[in-house]
Amino acid sequence: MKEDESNWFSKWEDELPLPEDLMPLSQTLITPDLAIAFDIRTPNTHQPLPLNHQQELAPVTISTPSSQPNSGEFDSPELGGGGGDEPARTLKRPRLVWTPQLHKRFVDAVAHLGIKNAVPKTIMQLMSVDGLTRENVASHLQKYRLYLKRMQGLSSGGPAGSVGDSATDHLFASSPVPAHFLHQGRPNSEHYLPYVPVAALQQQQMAAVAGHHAQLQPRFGQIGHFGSPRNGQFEHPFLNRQNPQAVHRVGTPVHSSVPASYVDDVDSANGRKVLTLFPTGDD
DNA sequence: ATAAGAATAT
DNA sequence: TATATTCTTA
Repeated sequence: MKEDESNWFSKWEDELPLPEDLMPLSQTLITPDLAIAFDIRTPNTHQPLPLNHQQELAPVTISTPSSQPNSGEFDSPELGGGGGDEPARTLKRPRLVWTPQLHKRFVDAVAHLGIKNAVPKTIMQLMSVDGLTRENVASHLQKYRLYLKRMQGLSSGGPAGSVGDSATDHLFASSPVPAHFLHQGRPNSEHYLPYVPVAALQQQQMAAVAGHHAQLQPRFGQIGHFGSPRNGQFEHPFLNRQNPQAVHRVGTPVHSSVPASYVDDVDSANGRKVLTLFPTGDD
């Protein structure tokens, strides 16, 4: 039915990008060294709040969190005795922590794209999460597929709630798994339209999935231009360290109950920083 | 050359 | 463990 088409789209909007849900995904973890290397100065000028409604100021600033009291200096990882390493190279980004919210976006994106088109790049684009890389998505997708597979084998229909799920599956269980996921990729039915994600354009070209154009609404514009796109990856978020540019608190003081979101944490094993998107919206 | 996917590493 | 990185292949 024709209506169907219009409908899916409406639903799509309604479900996927809830402003309230996705606002806070901003993460900003730039490597200090990188910033210096690129001579990035106060990149704070971005206000990616595409939301149409009021937003709440995203705490977006996750940067070095608590670690702060550095007298205005980034923490330069000095290797103790190790040797000098040129910081501008070999920079590793903090590990991404998949929160239920983030995972939800992931699932929504996959669900709406359809298994066929649900590939890392596309998913990443639909998710529109700042700082999220294709690799991040690919890794998560791999794991998610295993989860789906495992589930198919056990019971065909009882998602969360079935025994046997390792604690690890909890994250996945926190989000409803669309029915079609469990089915088999039957490349025959073209039910799910591959809607084309308008241009997000982060830096690469957007592979066209199909020839449809839809007016997307959630879109952040970020990432302006950074260094040189070597053939690897280089998307970095903004950084906001360096100048105490106060974050404009847009009027919503929020309750002070939350002690600063913990966005960064350190892995107990290695001391790696982990980036965490915050859970602002709740499921 | 780019990206997906599986394998492997941390 | 979860996520990253590497490797192989499409």
